[in-house]
Amino acid sequence: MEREIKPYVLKRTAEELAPAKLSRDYAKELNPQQLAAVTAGEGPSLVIAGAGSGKTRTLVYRVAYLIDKGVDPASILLLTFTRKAAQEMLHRAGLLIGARSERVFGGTFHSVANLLLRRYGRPIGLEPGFTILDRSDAEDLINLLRAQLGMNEKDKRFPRKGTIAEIFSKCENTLQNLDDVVLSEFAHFSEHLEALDQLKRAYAEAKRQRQLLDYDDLLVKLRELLGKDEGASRAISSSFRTILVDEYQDTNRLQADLVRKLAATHDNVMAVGDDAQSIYGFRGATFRNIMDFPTLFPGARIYKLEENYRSTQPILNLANEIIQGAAEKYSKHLFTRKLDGPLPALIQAAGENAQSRFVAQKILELREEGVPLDEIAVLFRSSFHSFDLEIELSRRDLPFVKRGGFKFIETAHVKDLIAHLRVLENPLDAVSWNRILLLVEGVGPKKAQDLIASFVKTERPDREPERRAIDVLRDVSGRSGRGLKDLARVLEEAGRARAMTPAEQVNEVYTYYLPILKEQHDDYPKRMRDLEHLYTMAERYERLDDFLADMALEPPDESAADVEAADRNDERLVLSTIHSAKGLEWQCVFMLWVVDGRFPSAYSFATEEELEEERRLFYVAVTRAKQHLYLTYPINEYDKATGTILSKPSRFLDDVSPSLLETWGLVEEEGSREWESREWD
DNA sequence: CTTACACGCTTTTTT
DNA sequence: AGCGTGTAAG
Repeated sequence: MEREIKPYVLKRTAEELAPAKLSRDYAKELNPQQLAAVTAGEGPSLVIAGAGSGKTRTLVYRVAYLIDKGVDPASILLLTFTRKAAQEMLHRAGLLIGARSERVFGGTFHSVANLLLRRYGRPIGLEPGFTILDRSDAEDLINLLRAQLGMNEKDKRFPRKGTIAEIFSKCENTLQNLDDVVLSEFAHFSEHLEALDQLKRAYAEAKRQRQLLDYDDLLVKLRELLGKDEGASRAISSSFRTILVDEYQDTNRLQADLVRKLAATHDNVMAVGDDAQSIYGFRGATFRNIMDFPTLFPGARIYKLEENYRSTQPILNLANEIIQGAAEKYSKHLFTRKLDGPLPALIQAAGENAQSRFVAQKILELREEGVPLDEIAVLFRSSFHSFDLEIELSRRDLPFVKRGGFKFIETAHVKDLIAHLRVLENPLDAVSWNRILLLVEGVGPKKAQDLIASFVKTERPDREPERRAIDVLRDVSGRSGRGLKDLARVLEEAGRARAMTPAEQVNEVYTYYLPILKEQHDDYPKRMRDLEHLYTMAERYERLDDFLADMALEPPDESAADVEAADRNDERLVLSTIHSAKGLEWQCVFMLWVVDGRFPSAYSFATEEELEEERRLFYVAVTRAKQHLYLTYPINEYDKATGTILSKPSRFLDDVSPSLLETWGLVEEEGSREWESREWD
């Protein structure tokens, strides 16, 4: 018998009934330009935010404002350049309006694509357990295929694996076909166009069969999903009814297209960026995206943030002068109320080591004067530019962290251990199989390929490829038989119990891998600590696939030693590539190697576009400083790459008025310092 | 036919 | 330090 349903009305609280009453006084806490952007209405908008103009603050307040106005936090998508940036912004929004901000969906393009594809990817042939290839994995796979296709003849210079990966990646990120990319940017390899085309197809096919996605695929497949599968597309686009994109100047055409498609049903997009800070052209980003935003989203309103809260006027003067020379930009006039401050200094050093000694000594002085070490940064164009300084700092017991350059996760031993876990998660992962098989004594490239071919039958996917692999490994006799049996045993152990946590699985593999590590590396104690570090990271995860995806998408940039230092809560100086310093600021900034040929890099001399990007990079570096800025350049340094002697300051300083810089000369103290002579290093 | 190893060369920036 | 190449040994 049916029962009658009696309606009972749930009343709204007074607070809910008055959405107009906002929890904060936005007008009071923001400047008029920021306020306009924060309170912008629906529809597309573009915020041009100069360096240090409170861009992050504006985004944070925008999130808070939207939620305050009654927008469901879960319907907001915040796309940032790193996931850390997203987390920090949401944390700060939480301080403004409370825990509601936690439900905002935030992350990088890649991490968001990863999550969406694992959830909705089946219609386009993706299993939720797919594996993400990082750059070097992708290169390894390309190399395997190149060998299989017999493209390693020595007579004609065929591009290296890294170059091939770069070419393929550029095609995807700039939405161009192979011919165009090769002919315009790699013309010297045009004779290999046909082979490259064949290789590209083989690469795509291998990835498809084995459920492997490289970084670009994450974006490409999401785009494909949004285009092909109407159900998923509608579900996704309508669940994110408001989209915020940070660092828009560093998105590429593929990402712009994704934003366009994600916003297809509502057009509620706010993009924030600064064309003058576009520094990722080498991976397909184009500041054109900012220029073209109003075309892509007709009716877009443009907001500008021009008051700089970070730097003193003398530093801004230099920055403005440098960007003045840029060929194309949205005009904006940065100004500050911090009128007074020391002039930036330009310091000539007799050589690299003199430069290092100057920086180290000056940092000690600054510390004496009361500047905390973590308010000081040393920036440089390329990671290896700081090698000499690192030695000098260690010698003087100055603690530092280095950001950018090689990552902890990219070291061989970490990749080795991770590869074992990856075959557990995706037994079709031929790249990881290859890696772990080569570690076994008596197994070389040939044997590894034969084994993989015998247990990964891609034309007829097995129900249990993992089981089958283990059986094959057990059956091998001869030199490698013993090692392969050991491998089979550990994979079975670590793969058997679903109850096992990722940390326990790491530990299982670690026990097996330890003897191999000791055999291969003399410095194994240090590497063992790294692997223990990996164990503690794994402890934070409940699922292996989450752990592996994070390791590929957001690799930790600190090694075990760095983490120990952080735990002691020591203040540390930051050494960083300029790219990794994006969005950050310090009281005091040193720039190393401000010498023509290193900065701009000699590699960029070829095209006007690349030189322009170096100029913007210079601008980014200068605008990181709040108070003090020191530009150093060593002279008489021989540059192997170009076969020239580097002595001239960066060309970007050529047109800078001398009155904007102080020039220092370094003088050696009287007396011998032979004991420090570089001969004995 | 394979694997292991030594030697010389080249090193941007990163999700 | 890592990659590709050449060579000796299994």
